[in-house]
Amino acid sequence: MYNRKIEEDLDCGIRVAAKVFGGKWKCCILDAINRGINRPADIGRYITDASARVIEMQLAELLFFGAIEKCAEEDVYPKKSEYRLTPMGESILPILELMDRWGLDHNELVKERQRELEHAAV
Amino acid sequence: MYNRKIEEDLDCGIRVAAKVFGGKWKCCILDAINRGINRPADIGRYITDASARVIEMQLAELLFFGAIEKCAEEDVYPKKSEYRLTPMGESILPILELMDRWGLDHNELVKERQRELEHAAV
DNA sequence: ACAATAACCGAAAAAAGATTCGGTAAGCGT
DNA sequence: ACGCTTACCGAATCTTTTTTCGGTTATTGT
Repeated sequence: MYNRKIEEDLDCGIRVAAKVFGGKWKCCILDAINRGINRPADIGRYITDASARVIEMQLAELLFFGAIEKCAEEDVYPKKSEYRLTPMGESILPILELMDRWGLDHNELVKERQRELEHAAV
Repeated sequence: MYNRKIEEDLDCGIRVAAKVFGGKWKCCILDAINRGINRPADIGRYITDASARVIEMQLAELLFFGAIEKCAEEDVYPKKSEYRLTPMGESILPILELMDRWGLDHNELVKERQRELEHAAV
Protein backbone atom coordinates (compact mmCIF):
# COMPACT_ATOMS: atom_id res chain seq x y z
CA MET A 1 0.00 0.00 0.00
CA TYR A 2 1.19 3.46 -0.78
CA ASN A 3 2.85 5.34 2.04
CA ARG A 4 2.81 9.12 1.89
CA LYS A 5 5.95 11.18 2.05
CA ILE A 6 4.29 14.13 3.70
CA GLU A 7 2.69 13.46 7.03
CA GLU A 8 -1.02 14.16 7.37
CA ASP A 9 -2.92 15.56 10.24
CA LEU A 10 -5.10 12.72 11.51
CA ASP A 11 -6.43 14.85 14.34
CA CYS A 12 -8.67 16.42 11.77
CA GLY A 13 -11.69 14.15 11.45
CA ILE A 14 -12.29 15.05 7.85
CA ARG A 15 -8.79 13.97 6.93
CA VAL A 16 -9.34 10.63 8.66
CA ALA A 17 -12.58 10.11 6.79
CA ALA A 18 -10.92 10.95 3.49
CA LYS A 19 -8.22 8.42 4.19
CA VAL A 20 -10.68 5.62 4.83
CA PHE A 21 -13.33 6.26 2.20
CA GLY A 22 -12.03 9.07 0.03
CA GLY A 23 -10.59 8.45 -3.40
CA LYS A 24 -12.23 7.79 -6.67
CA TRP A 25 -13.82 4.38 -6.17
CA LYS A 26 -14.08 3.51 -2.49
CA CYS A 27 -17.55 4.96 -2.11
CA CYS A 28 -18.80 3.05 -5.13
CA ILE A 29 -17.32 -0.16 -3.78
CA LEU A 30 -18.91 0.33 -0.39
CA ASP A 31 -22.20 0.98 -2.14
CA ALA A 32 -21.85 -2.17 -4.22
CA ILE A 33 -21.04 -4.34 -1.22
CA ASN A 34 -23.93 -2.81 0.64
CA ARG A 35 -26.18 -3.91 -2.22
CA GLY A 36 -24.99 -7.47 -1.82
CA ILE A 37 -22.49 -7.44 -4.65
CA ASN A 38 -19.61 -8.86 -2.71
CA ARG A 39 -17.17 -10.69 -4.94
CA PRO A 40 -14.39 -8.81 -6.71
CA ALA A 41 -15.36 -9.95 -10.18
CA ASP A 42 -18.98 -8.99 -9.60
CA ILE A 43 -18.03 -5.59 -8.29
CA GLY A 44 -15.95 -5.18 -11.41
CA ARG A 45 -18.96 -5.91 -13.57
CA TYR A 46 -21.08 -3.53 -11.50
CA ILE A 47 -18.63 -0.64 -11.65
CA THR A 48 -17.80 -0.87 -15.33
CA ASP A 49 -15.61 2.23 -15.43
CA ALA A 50 -13.07 0.89 -12.99
CA SER A 51 -10.49 -1.70 -13.93
CA ALA A 52 -10.08 -4.92 -11.99
CA ARG A 53 -6.76 -3.73 -10.61
CA VAL A 54 -8.23 -0.58 -9.09
CA ILE A 55 -10.95 -2.55 -7.41
CA GLU A 56 -8.44 -4.98 -5.91
CA MET A 57 -6.34 -2.16 -4.59
CA GLN A 58 -9.21 -0.26 -3.09
CA LEU A 59 -10.66 -3.42 -1.57
CA ALA A 60 -7.29 -4.01 0.02
CA GLU A 61 -7.30 -0.56 1.55
CA LEU A 62 -10.87 -0.78 2.78
CA LEU A 63 -9.91 -4.10 4.32
CA PHE A 64 -6.78 -2.64 5.84
CA PHE A 65 -8.70 0.09 7.60
CA GLY A 66 -11.42 -2.30 8.68
CA ALA A 67 -14.36 -0.96 6.70
CA ILE A 68 -14.91 -4.34 5.09
CA GLU A 69 -14.00 -7.89 5.94
CA LYS A 70 -13.04 -10.80 3.76
CA CYS A 71 -14.90 -14.04 4.16
CA ALA A 72 -13.08 -16.48 1.93
CA GLU A 73 -12.77 -20.20 2.27
CA GLU A 74 -9.01 -20.36 2.32
CA ASP A 75 -9.05 -24.16 1.92
CA VAL A 76 -6.37 -24.59 -0.63
CA TYR A 77 -6.20 -21.38 -2.59
CA PRO A 78 -8.35 -18.21 -2.32
CA LYS A 79 -10.64 -18.73 -5.29
CA LYS A 80 -13.92 -17.71 -3.67
CA SER A 81 -13.64 -14.44 -1.80
CA GLU A 82 -16.53 -12.47 -0.50
CA TYR A 83 -16.37 -9.10 1.12
CA ARG A 84 -18.88 -7.60 3.51
CA LEU A 85 -19.23 -4.38 5.42
CA THR A 86 -18.10 -4.34 9.01
CA PRO A 87 -20.07 -2.25 11.51
CA MET A 88 -17.50 0.46 10.86
CA GLY A 89 -18.18 0.22 7.15
CA GLU A 90 -21.89 0.45 7.77
CA SER A 91 -21.42 3.58 9.82
CA ILE A 92 -20.09 5.26 6.67
CA LEU A 93 -23.25 4.68 4.66
CA PRO A 94 -25.30 7.60 6.06
CA ILE A 95 -22.51 9.98 5.11
CA LEU A 96 -22.35 8.61 1.59
CA GLU A 97 -26.08 9.00 1.23
CA LEU A 98 -25.96 12.59 2.41
CA MET A 99 -23.12 13.42 0.03
CA ASP A 100 -24.86 11.72 -2.84
CA ARG A 101 -28.07 13.61 -2.20
CA TRP A 102 -26.22 16.90 -1.90
CA GLY A 103 -24.42 16.23 -5.16
CA LEU A 104 -27.58 15.34 -7.02
CA ASP A 105 -29.29 18.44 -5.65
CA HIS A 106 -26.52 20.63 -7.02
CA ASN A 107 -25.29 18.85 -10.10
CA GLU A 108 -27.02 21.05 -12.64
CA LEU A 109 -25.14 24.07 -11.41
CA VAL A 110 -21.85 22.22 -11.29
CA LYS A 111 -22.33 20.76 -14.75
CA GLU A 112 -23.00 24.20 -16.15
CA ARG A 113 -19.82 25.61 -14.67
CA GLN A 114 -17.99 22.62 -16.03
CA ARG A 115 -19.23 23.40 -19.51
CA GLU A 116 -18.09 27.01 -19.15
CA LEU A 117 -14.62 25.81 -18.25
CA GLU A 118 -14.45 23.53 -21.26
CA HIS A 119 -15.57 26.33 -23.57
CA ALA A 120 -13.05 28.76 -22.14
CA ALA A 121 -10.31 26.20 -22.65
CA VAL A 122 -10.90 26.15 -26.41
CA MET B 1 -8.26 26.42 -13.11
CA TYR B 2 -7.13 22.96 -14.02
CA ASN B 3 -9.22 21.19 -16.62
CA ARG B 4 -9.25 17.42 -16.53
CA LYS B 5 -8.32 15.28 -19.48
CA ILE B 6 -10.50 12.41 -18.41
CA GLU B 7 -14.18 13.14 -18.18
CA GLU B 8 -15.89 12.52 -14.88
CA ASP B 9 -19.33 11.20 -14.20
CA LEU B 10 -21.27 14.10 -12.70
CA ASP B 11 -24.43 12.02 -12.51
CA CYS B 12 -22.91 10.47 -9.42
CA GLY B 13 -23.72 12.78 -6.54
CA ILE B 14 -20.64 11.86 -4.61
CA ARG B 15 -18.43 12.86 -7.52
CA VAL B 16 -20.20 16.22 -7.70
CA ALA B 17 -19.70 16.78 -4.00
CA ALA B 18 -16.02 15.88 -4.26
CA LYS B 19 -15.62 18.36 -7.07
CA VAL B 20 -17.08 21.21 -5.06
CA PHE B 21 -15.67 20.57 -1.59
CA GLY B 22 -13.24 17.72 -1.94
CA GLY B 23 -9.50 18.22 -1.94
CA LYS B 24 -7.10 18.87 0.82
CA TRP B 25 -8.08 22.32 2.05
CA LYS B 26 -11.56 23.25 0.86
CA CYS B 27 -13.28 21.84 3.93
CA CYS B 28 -10.93 23.73 6.25
CA ILE B 29 -11.54 26.94 4.36
CA LEU B 30 -15.30 26.52 4.52
CA ASP B 31 -14.95 25.88 8.22
CA ALA B 32 -12.83 28.99 8.68
CA ILE B 33 -15.24 31.19 6.78
CA ASN B 34 -18.10 29.73 8.75
CA ARG B 35 -16.30 30.81 11.92
CA GLY B 36 -16.15 34.36 10.65
CA ILE B 37 -12.57 34.26 9.41
CA ASN B 38 -13.24 35.66 6.00
CA ARG B 39 -10.22 37.43 4.61
CA PRO B 40 -7.56 35.47 2.72
CA ALA B 41 -4.69 36.59 4.94
CA ASP B 42 -6.64 35.68 8.07
CA ILE B 43 -7.56 32.29 6.71
CA GLY B 44 -3.87 31.80 6.00
CA ARG B 45 -3.03 32.53 9.62
CA TYR B 46 -5.79 30.22 10.78
CA ILE B 47 -4.76 27.28 8.59
CA THR B 48 -1.04 27.46 9.22
CA ASP B 49 -0.16 24.33 7.25
CA ALA B 50 -1.43 25.68 3.98
CA SER B 51 0.47 28.21 1.91
CA ALA B 52 -1.11 31.46 0.77
CA ARG B 53 -1.15 30.23 -2.80
CA VAL B 54 -3.19 27.16 -2.01
CA ILE B 55 -5.74 29.20 -0.16
CA GLU B 56 -6.10 31.61 -3.06
CA MET B 57 -6.57 28.77 -5.50
CA GLN B 58 -9.10 26.94 -3.41
CA LEU B 59 -10.99 30.14 -2.67
CA ALA B 60 -11.16 30.72 -6.41
CA GLU B 61 -12.65 27.28 -6.95
CA LEU B 62 -15.14 27.58 -4.14
CA LEU B 63 -16.13 30.91 -5.65
CA PHE B 64 -16.37 29.42 -9.11
CA PHE B 65 -18.79 26.74 -7.98
CA GLY B 66 -20.76 29.20 -5.89
CA ALA B 67 -20.09 27.87 -2.42
CA ILE B 68 -18.75 31.22 -1.30
CA GLU B 69 -19.12 34.79 -2.49
CA LYS B 70 -16.67 37.64 -2.57
CA CYS B 71 -17.68 40.90 -0.99
CA ALA B 72 -14.87 43.28 -1.84
CA GLU B 73 -15.00 47.00 -2.34
CA GLU B 74 -13.53 47.05 -5.79
CA ASP B 75 -13.08 50.84 -5.65
CA VAL B 76 -9.74 51.11 -7.29
CA TYR B 77 -7.86 47.91 -6.55
CA PRO B 78 -8.94 44.76 -4.64
CA LYS B 79 -7.19 45.28 -1.34
CA LYS B 80 -10.00 44.40 1.06
CA SER B 81 -11.69 41.17 0.10
CA GLU B 82 -14.04 39.27 2.30
CA TYR B 83 -15.55 35.93 1.54
CA ARG B 84 -18.75 34.51 2.96
CA LEU B 85 -20.70 31.33 2.56
CA THR B 86 -23.59 31.33 0.15
CA PRO B 87 -26.70 29.32 1.01
CA MET B 88 -25.16 26.56 -1.10
CA GLY B 89 -22.00 26.74 0.96
CA GLU B 90 -23.99 26.60 4.15
CA SER B 91 -25.76 23.49 2.95
CA ILE B 92 -22.39 21.74 2.96
CA LEU B 93 -21.75 22.34 6.64
CA PRO B 94 -23.85 19.46 7.99
CA ILE B 95 -21.93 17.03 5.83
CA LEU B 96 -18.61 18.39 7.02
CA GLU B 97 -19.72 18.05 10.59
CA LEU B 98 -20.81 14.47 10.08
CA MET B 99 -17.54 13.58 8.38
CA ASP B 100 -15.53 15.27 11.07
CA ARG B 101 -17.38 13.44 13.81
CA TRP B 102 -16.99 10.12 12.01
CA GLY B 103 -13.29 10.72 11.59
CA LEU B 104 -12.76 11.66 15.20
CA ASP B 105 -14.73 8.60 16.30
CA HIS B 106 -12.44 6.35 14.29
CA ASN B 107 -9.10 8.08 14.30
CA GLU B 108 -7.44 5.90 16.91
CA LEU B 109 -7.90 2.84 14.75
CA VAL B 110 -6.74 4.62 11.63
CA LYS B 111 -3.71 6.07 13.37
CA GLU B 112 -2.71 2.64 14.57
CA ARG B 113 -2.89 1.17 11.09
CA GLN B 114 -0.91 4.11 9.85
CA ARG B 115 1.82 3.34 12.36
CA GLU B 116 1.88 -0.28 11.23
CA LEU B 117 2.39 0.85 7.66
CA GLU B 118 5.26 3.09 8.60
CA HIS B 119 6.93 0.33 10.58
CA ALA B 120 6.54 -2.15 7.76
CA ALA B 121 8.07 0.35 5.35
CA VAL B 122 11.36 0.37 7.31
C1' DA C 1 11.24 57.38 0.42
C1' DC C 2 11.11 52.79 2.33
C1' DA C 3 9.59 48.60 4.39
C1' DA C 4 5.63 45.83 5.35
C1' DT C 5 1.26 43.98 4.20
C1' DA C 6 -2.61 42.62 1.28
C1' DA C 7 -4.52 40.24 -2.76
C1' DC C 8 -3.48 37.98 -6.58
C1' DC C 9 -1.40 35.25 -10.61
C1' DG C 10 1.73 32.02 -13.73
C1' DA C 11 4.61 28.36 -14.14
C1' DA C 12 7.56 24.72 -12.70
C1' DA C 13 8.20 20.98 -9.73
C1' DA C 14 6.93 17.53 -6.51
C1' DA C 15 3.77 14.37 -4.55
C1' DA C 16 -0.18 11.61 -4.67
C1' DG C 17 -3.40 8.93 -6.92
C1' DA C 18 -5.22 6.15 -10.83
C1' DT C 19 -4.55 3.19 -14.82
C1' DT C 20 -2.46 -0.08 -17.80
C1' DC C 21 0.20 -4.11 -18.62
C1' DG C 22 1.94 -8.35 -17.82
C1' DG C 23 2.43 -11.93 -14.71
C1' DT C 24 1.24 -16.07 -11.09
C1' DA C 25 -1.63 -19.81 -9.15
C1' DA C 26 -5.71 -22.45 -9.16
C1' DG C 27 -10.31 -24.33 -10.60
C1' DC C 28 -14.04 -25.50 -14.06
C1' DG C 29 -16.15 -26.98 -18.43
C1' DT C 30 -15.49 -29.51 -22.76
C1' DA D 1 -5.15 -30.95 -22.76
C1' DC D 2 -7.01 -26.38 -23.70
C1' DG D 3 -9.19 -22.28 -23.03
C1' DC D 4 -11.81 -19.49 -19.77
C1' DT D 5 -12.59 -17.50 -15.26
C1' DT D 6 -11.24 -16.05 -10.54
C1' DA D 7 -8.16 -13.71 -7.35
C1' DC D 8 -4.34 -11.38 -6.81
C1' DC D 9 0.30 -8.82 -7.29
C1' DG D 10 4.48 -5.66 -9.05
C1' DA D 11 5.94 -2.11 -11.65
C1' DA D 12 5.84 1.43 -15.10
C1' DT D 13 3.21 5.17 -16.70
C1' DC D 14 0.03 8.82 -16.85
C1' DT D 15 -3.13 12.13 -14.73
C1' DT D 16 -4.44 15.06 -11.16
C1' DT D 17 -3.50 17.68 -7.16
C1' DT D 18 -0.59 20.20 -4.15
C1' DT D 19 3.39 22.93 -3.23
C1' DT D 20 6.97 26.17 -4.01
C1' DC D 21 8.85 30.19 -6.03
C1' DG D 22 8.97 34.45 -7.98
C1' DG D 23 6.40 38.18 -9.67
C1' DT D 24 2.68 42.42 -10.01
C1' DT D 25 -0.14 46.25 -8.09
C1' DA D 26 -1.60 49.08 -4.53
C1' DT D 27 -2.10 50.64 0.40
C1' DT D 28 -0.42 51.72 5.10
C1' DG D 29 2.89 53.01 8.64
C1' DT D 30 7.32 55.26 9.77
